[in-house]
Amino acid sequence: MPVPISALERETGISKEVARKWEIRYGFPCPERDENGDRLYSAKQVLSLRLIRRLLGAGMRPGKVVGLDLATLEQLAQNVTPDMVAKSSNFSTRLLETLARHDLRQLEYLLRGQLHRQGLSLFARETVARLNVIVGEAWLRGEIRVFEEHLYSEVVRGILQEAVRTVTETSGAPRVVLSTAPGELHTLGLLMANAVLSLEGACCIGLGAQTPSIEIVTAVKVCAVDVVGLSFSIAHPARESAQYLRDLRSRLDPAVDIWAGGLGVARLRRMEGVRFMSTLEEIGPAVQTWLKREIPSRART
Amino acid sequence: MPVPISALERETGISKEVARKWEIRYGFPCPERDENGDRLYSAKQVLSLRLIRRLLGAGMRPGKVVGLDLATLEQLAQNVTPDMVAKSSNFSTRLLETLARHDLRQLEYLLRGQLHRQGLSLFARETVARLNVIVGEAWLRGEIRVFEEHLYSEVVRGILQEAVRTVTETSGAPRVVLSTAPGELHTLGLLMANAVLSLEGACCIGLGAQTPSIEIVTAVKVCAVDVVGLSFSIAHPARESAQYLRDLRSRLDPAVDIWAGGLGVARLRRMEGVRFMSTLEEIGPAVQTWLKREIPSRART
DNA sequence: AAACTCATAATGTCCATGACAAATAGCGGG
DNA sequence: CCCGCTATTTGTCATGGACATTATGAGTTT
Repeated sequence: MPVPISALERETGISKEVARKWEIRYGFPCPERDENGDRLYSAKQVLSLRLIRRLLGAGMRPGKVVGLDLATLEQLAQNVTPDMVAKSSNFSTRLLETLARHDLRQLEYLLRGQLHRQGLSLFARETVARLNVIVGEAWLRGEIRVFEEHLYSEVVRGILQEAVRTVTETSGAPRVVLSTAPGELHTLGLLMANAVLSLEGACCIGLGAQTPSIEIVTAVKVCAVDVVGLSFSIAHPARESAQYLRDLRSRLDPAVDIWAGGLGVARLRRMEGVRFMSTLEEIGPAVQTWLKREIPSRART
Repeated sequence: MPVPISALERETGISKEVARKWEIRYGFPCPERDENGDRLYSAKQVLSLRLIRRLLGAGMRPGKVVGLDLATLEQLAQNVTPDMVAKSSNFSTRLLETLARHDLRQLEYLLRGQLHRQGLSLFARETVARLNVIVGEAWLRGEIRVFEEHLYSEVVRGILQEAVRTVTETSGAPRVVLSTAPGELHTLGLLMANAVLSLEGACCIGLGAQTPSIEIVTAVKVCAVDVVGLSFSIAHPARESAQYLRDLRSRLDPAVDIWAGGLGVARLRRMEGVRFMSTLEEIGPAVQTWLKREIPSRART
């Protein structure tokens, strides 16, 4: 049950160094030691640290939350939970139940049905966006297992990817590259953005996760890209996100837009030359604006 | 151009601690320092370290290779390169060229054509397997950019995923869960295995990357799984792979098979109760064997 | 010659402590 | 209420050392 510090780092995303510093500064987490004096963190501590990381992501400071007991942390976590979860619909309840039963076929059937009822764009913007949050929350609260979350992700990924392929436009405008920052592994957001963008007529070039900023710059140059689309999950450290965006903005041709989306952008401060989108709904207008602005100037040339 | 130690860790997969120890023990990498005394690694050092990591993966010892100059390292790397690359075909050359031109449409066209010429199984086993190695090698040698590798991966992923969906069997046998160990992000191998397995009549349950062993165990119990399929890329540390497999084997019902594949398994020692497959070709026979062994005993009950 | 055993060396991970730059908060003046 | 400044908070890096684990290779047995 107890895990060494290396596992803690993997499971919570908190580096060994930080974990040790917190122990010194705030007296938490104060793990048991094995016979060699190595730290052994309890499952409870791991859970707390996950919540803490989440709260830090929401803008709280370590000094204020590191060391609070689990109940208090959960209390606080309530407040930073997007209210999407609150209006948990009939559909999402059914989906969670299906997930808990591991009925893959049914899961796929439910999602696919919803996709066809709503159409791809609404499905991605509404249903999947909400479900992601709900499933993530359920995991954070220990209501579903890690592998169940994986299962959900894979099924949704499959459905979205299939749908996206059928609407892909190779000659559309604007040309958008999509990726995530190093360390950010969550690619569902990219796929959702890809879906919405493609339906708006854009031409999407997916680079998958974790593209270093310098590589984005090269890709932009070489592929004649108009817009760089980045997705930041709530799990990604705000500092790194900001750093990455700053870095990218400074290296990139100012004529190229940067659009940053995902739940992680809510806590970023506004930044010159970067358009934050806290919702996929904003993609449509953004594309329209871009077209209005760019098409005339291109026709001229 | 020079990068701090945290970036080195990200780019090479060598931990900060190890990098510092090597510096003390072998005098390499001996980076510049910035005005605060923090290490700054040159691009050349990063390149060397990537090669070194590769050689270590192939079984060499740090004491022998850490500190050799770049040319020598590349020399050595030649020898550990799978000979798949040697017989680089006309097709792969054309594909690399297309990739270098960033002609996505052409890239997809080429691959798709090959898929239909060969059929999914052969395409996954032969073409994609070879291309992965070739592209990886090209990156290691600095011939293609990171983002180009990403591009390649995404296109192949899309094509494979689409193809896999059309042949998915929800009531097949054996029931196989597919995933990778924590730290292993390469999921193309899973998709390839999924393709071949599905065509052999198996029922595949993909869990995506990085499922902790304990979660696999739960998934196996809950989903009535017969076989656990894991993929290990060449980049994954052999020690961790072995650790993970041992751990998994000890926790899992002995009746459940473990099949480990990917380029990373070549250097693992054989292990009781784990079947290593260095090639996707071995999947077919494995499934056949499994069916012969299990079906009679099931009919009896 | 192959297989095995065991001491020795090689190697990665962890620990403790301290330094310091960057980010943030809180304060006071415009 | 906004802006700029200082004090504090916080993460990252450095050093040096301990230790468990794993591989190596010599010596022994089959």
